[in-house]
Amino acid sequence: MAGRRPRKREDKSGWDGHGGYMNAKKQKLNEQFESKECAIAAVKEGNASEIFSGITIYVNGYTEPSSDELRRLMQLHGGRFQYYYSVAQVTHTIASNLADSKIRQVGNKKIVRPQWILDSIEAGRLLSCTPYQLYAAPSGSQGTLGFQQMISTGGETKEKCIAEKLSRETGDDEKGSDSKPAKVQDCTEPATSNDGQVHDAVDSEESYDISPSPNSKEDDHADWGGERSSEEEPNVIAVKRRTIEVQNPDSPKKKPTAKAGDANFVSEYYTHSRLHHISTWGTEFRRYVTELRSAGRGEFRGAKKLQELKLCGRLASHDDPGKVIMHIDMDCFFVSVGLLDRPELVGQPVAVTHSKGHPAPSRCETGANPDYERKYWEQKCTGQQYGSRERAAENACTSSSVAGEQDFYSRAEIASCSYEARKLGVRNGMFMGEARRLCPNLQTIPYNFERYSMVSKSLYNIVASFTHDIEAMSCDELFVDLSKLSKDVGISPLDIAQVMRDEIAEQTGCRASAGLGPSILIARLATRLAKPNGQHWVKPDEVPAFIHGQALKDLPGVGWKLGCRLKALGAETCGELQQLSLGMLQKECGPKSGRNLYQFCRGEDSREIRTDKDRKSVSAEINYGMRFTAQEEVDKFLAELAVEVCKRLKEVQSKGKSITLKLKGRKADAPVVSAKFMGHGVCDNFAKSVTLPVATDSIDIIRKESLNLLKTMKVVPSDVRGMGIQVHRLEPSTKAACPANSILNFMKKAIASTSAQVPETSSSVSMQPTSSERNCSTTLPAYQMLSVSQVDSSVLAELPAEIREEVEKEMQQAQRRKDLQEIESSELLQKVPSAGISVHAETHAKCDQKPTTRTEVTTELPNLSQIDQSFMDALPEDLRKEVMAACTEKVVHSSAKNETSKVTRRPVQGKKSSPRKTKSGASPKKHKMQKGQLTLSAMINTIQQPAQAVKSEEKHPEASVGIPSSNNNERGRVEEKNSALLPIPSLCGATGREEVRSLIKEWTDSTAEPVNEDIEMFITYLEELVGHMNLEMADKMLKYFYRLVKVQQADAWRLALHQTVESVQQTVLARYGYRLKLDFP
DNA sequence: ATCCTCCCCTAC
DNA sequence: TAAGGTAGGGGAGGAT
Ligand SMILES: Nc1ccn([C@H]2C[C@H](O)[C@@H](COP(=O)(O)OP(=O)(O)OP(=O)(O)O)O2)c(=O)n1
Ligand SMILES: [Mg+2]
Ligand SMILES: [Mg+2]
Repeated sequence: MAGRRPRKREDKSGWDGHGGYMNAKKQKLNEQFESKECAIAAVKEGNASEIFSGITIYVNGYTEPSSDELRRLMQLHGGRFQYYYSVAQVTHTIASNLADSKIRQVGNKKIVRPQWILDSIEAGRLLSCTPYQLYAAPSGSQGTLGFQQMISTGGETKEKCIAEKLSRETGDDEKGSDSKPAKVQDCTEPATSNDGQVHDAVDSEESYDISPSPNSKEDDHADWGGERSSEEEPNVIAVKRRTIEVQNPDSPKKKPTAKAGDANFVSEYYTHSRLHHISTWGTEFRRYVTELRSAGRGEFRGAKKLQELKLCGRLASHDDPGKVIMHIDMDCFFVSVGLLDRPELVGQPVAVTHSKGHPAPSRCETGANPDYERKYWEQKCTGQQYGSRERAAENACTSSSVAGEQDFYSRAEIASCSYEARKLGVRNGMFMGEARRLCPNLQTIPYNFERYSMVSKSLYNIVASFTHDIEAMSCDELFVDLSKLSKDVGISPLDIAQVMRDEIAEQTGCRASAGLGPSILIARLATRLAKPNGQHWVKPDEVPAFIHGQALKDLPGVGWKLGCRLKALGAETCGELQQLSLGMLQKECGPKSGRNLYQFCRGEDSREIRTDKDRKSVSAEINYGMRFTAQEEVDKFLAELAVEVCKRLKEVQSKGKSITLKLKGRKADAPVVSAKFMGHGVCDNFAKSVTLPVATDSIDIIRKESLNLLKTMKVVPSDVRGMGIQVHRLEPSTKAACPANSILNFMKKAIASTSAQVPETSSSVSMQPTSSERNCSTTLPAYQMLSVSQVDSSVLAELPAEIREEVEKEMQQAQRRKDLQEIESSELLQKVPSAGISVHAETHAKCDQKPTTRTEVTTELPNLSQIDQSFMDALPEDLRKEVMAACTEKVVHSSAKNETSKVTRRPVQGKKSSPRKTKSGASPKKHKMQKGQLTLSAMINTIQQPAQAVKSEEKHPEASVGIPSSNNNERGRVEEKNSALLPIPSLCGATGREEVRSLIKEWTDSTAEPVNEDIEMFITYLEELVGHMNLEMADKMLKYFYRLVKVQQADAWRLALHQTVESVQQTVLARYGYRLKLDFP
């Protein structure tokens, strides 16, 4: 694998007539930096040793000895230094900062602290780098880029290392129940089997084991279908559980037949799912870019290179081009990467798919009825658009070749196909069966996820070395705002694109194409024209002509559905759509979509590159291989999904307030056996959600709530075809902001549950705990009343462990009793179990009652009267005292007010924006950001971007200093004073989370050392938040500030942080009697 | 109007 | 045989 030196070929398109750069670039680039300065260094100091012979480092982020110094040292001692990360050449990545280095974590390469270099030199020999490693190298694994290993607990499933997997498999945690086989009794009566399934294969679990070769680290499937050696390893994908009973974890013969519900299944599935991978990567890159920017500064080696090239005369000067957006996208990504190992296939029609070249003995599943699905799709769409064509074709193919087993119509999807294949009509996402029909000569190659992720990282790192004005779209695609870079270096955007693309090709061996234009829209469209391996710039004045002939389907957001609607309106191209009025479009497509279409078809697009978008949800779902027979299997699988979601939440340090369970159920008239092997077939979708009184990332709560939801959705186990759990309404988890026994937490929840005067309105949500029927409150001991009716799981989670256990036990019993009493309502969805939680059933849209005062509840202390006595009784002595004290105090505070038992009155405080980050630029309502009045805000206006090292030389004397002006300060004080009086704490007028965040970021980005007044202002703001009981916001902002300061050079920032934390802590202490628990020093 | 929830749609 | 995930945009329709 090593090597893979870029095969360079002459680029054909692109670079039209741009100076001799192309020809010269080869010899230039690398040497440019290396040789030159290296030579100088060498001359000066001579070669000192060969300590680092064979070592090639890549420096990532800020390091103590600077990157330049490290380069010098390496060269001095026989090592090599790479400006860009190159999978093939770099042996060690040097970094001192974890955040910065995460994305560069590639394969097994090590990430080592710079001290390793220094110490080795000092020792006069190459020391082991192990002690200097920032953290252990990741082990491949499904889906993750290996960003944050530190977060994932070691035990986490992800490893793909087969050995580990195997060993784990036997004694896996929570699923130790592998032994549960017993229940197999049901033996799926044939009846079920009727439903077609694969059953014939009764005990022969053989059915379909996937067998990825155990050792092949990669994705291996290099050969599966062919001969799956029976002994292989346990990778049967979806199984019939009958096999279960037989196998024991240790019984050799057994292939653990992972069934969709077996510990392995989820992990096994994900490691093979391309969609899971690309989706996960996309999310991680988005996050990476965000962090890149918040970390600010960087060396921008790529930009430096541009300047070098310009100085050398290889690149011509170019005037400020105005706004220029570039869209870069790798050419047939998976295929390109896959071909690195298969050069002999270059030039041929190639596809990446799980399907093997030839389908072994296709044993057609009995019971399968492809026609059903075909008809379904046919009538669902009028045809046109790929999806439907595919189905139609499939049909033709299938029926015509019923007999010929070799004509087996494979429904394995093609992730990516080469351009040669595309010429024949093959497309990404197409079934292999159809593709083979179009292109009998189609060559297939296996997936290699690890490799894709390495190339993706290189792609991002290369682009990031030029600028951080990036918006990540996916693992193979991103937008870059070249406006500033082009202007700063005085080089044409097209030249910059070419240099970047060359670098990409050089470093990864894969080609990328680029589209440039005055907007995101045009850039993206231009890329289509540029592909493959080219680039195209649509200048502003060319837009009208360019857009005119574009197919509407190519516009972002126009997929199959919208495309059909527009077609019905008589428009298929942008030019045609321009004939329609704005009103008409909005009437047909909705206000937003209508407006977008109206503008897009005219080539107008005002969107800017965005990097600051906060993630809104975290989810995990699987809609493949799901075949169950017993309810317990379904439950068990759901529990595993809960673990998965929980893990993902923790990885990004988030908690969510709302949980949605998604179910796919076989459509009533759909055949039991899907056309696609183990596919979900035609389904009905169900979803149901609960809103928790407080955000959580607890597995116990998520699992429990999910199971509760599942109970209310009656779908026959054997008809379940897909399940998923989504957590939304996220907030940062801020580890510990609230210690386990925090009174505040207690209170929030306690009141939430107690006061949950659930207005159980309508039908669907019958949850009323109060209802006599479902709860036995009358007969239970006092504290048991906490159960079902008055306590929700999140409250529980916050209880002291011992108490919690008791309570849980009681709750379970109560639940059981309740369940017994519950009558099956014929409806799919009906009630909900716990109080304080609202549930919505899709079908019943009317649920109603949204938890009344959710928000308030979480931020206020209850009155004593609101707390159930039994709850208090259950508390440990000391806590009870605290609670009482706290409540009493509060009563005093609010005594003046009429305090009803309601919780509503809380101060206005800025909180309102917190729960909902709803955007809608249409709400300029409240507080206008009054920037420009304070030092801080003044800076914002003055300094646009974090100073980029790069541009320093050329133009840009652009100041990057904070400039406090007395004048501003005065006004600032006034403003500040006002805000103190106002109910909503604000920082320079900013109150929303994002506003404040960006303000803080601008502050740290643009100022080398903070000014006291600013620090004070910030502290005041935080203290006001505390005063308003908005600890969450205060905590959040503190944490954010910490992250920004962490990457600052000046100690003054660290000091500021310390000062801020101390002040705020004092305030919190004084007010609440404890300190915030922050996860940083 | 504007918000909110519950979906569907889209994209890679 | 096959690995049909996942996050965000936004429309529909009820609540405010
Ligand atoms: N239906 C799809 C579409 C894409 N992908 C994966 C494989 C692709 O290689 C990668 C990138 O998607 P692109 O849309 O960028 O397609 P390609 O890179 O393959 O081709 P192109 O040259 O058109 O960009 O995402 C996939 O698995 N399934
Ligand atoms: Mg691509
Ligand atoms: Mg792409």
